[in-house]
Amino acid sequence: MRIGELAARAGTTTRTLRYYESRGLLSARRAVNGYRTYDEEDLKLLRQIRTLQDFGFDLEETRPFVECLRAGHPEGDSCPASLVVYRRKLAELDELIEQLTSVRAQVGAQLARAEAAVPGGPEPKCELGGHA
Amino acid sequence: MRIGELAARAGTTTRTLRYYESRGLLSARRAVNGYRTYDEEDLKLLRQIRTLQDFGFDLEETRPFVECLRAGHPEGDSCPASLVVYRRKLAELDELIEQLTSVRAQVGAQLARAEAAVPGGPEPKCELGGHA
DNA sequence: TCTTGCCTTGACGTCCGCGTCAAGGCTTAC
DNA sequence: GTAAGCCTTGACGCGGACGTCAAGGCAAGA
Repeated sequence: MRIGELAARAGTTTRTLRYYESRGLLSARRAVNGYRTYDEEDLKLLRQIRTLQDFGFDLEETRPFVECLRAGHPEGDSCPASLVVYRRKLAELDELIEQLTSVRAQVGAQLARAEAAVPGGPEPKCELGGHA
Repeated sequence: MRIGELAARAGTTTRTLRYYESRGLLSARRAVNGYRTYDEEDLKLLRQIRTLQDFGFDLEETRPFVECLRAGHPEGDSCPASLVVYRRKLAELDELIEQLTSVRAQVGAQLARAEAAVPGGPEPKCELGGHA
């Protein structure tokens, strides 16, 4: 299959495929007229890359998975190097989620404080002081 | 004070201050020799910007806070426009944290599956089948 | 006077994953 | 023949928040 079809089947663009090739992630045979030619195995590689990209992996981080598949393994994560990336990414995600949760709490606290200070904003639902 | 001192007191660089000025966030008086001149109020503005930046706010999102302070309010979030940004940012953070948590779970599951398939990796601590 | 250390503006570089345009070649349908 | 729809390489653009370099002016101390 040619680049347009591969891109369509993977839900991406030809530009993206050429970019991956320039990064050494996806190689292509060439037809006599110079057109890139791909097979089902390339589609598998490409889908592996896209899945990891959707997870937020850097392109470089997908390389071990691609090389693993190229080496003939059934899955991109059938190799130790891929597992290392998984573990590192998990640690990064945990760190990031923790930071964002902390920021969320701080921003939430700021909002609550500011709303309390601005009359007419929060529309207080309970009257804390005084009965009249 | 001049730009170098302001930058140092806010823990940033002169380049950053000039960038903020180019974005219209931080204005400066000029000394007769052309040097930028700042006062304590500018430091307050700058610290407001830096705090929000550290929280992950875009520069544009800090603008309402800066304008609020410039308008004479005691805090950058003493104005409704700032509260709107707070609320939007909270929603964005919630959305992002949710997405990252989902990705974390999926990556974790992939890792577990891959480790189970690669012998010698996870070093199983319990023997699930057989008693001997 | 000369050096040192501030300051000025202007402009290009960085990172990343592509988007988009230019200029042209191949193949097939009409 | 020619138009349409593929494909090729090359190269600039983008977004965001600056970093970094260039070339030069200003002020103060030895």
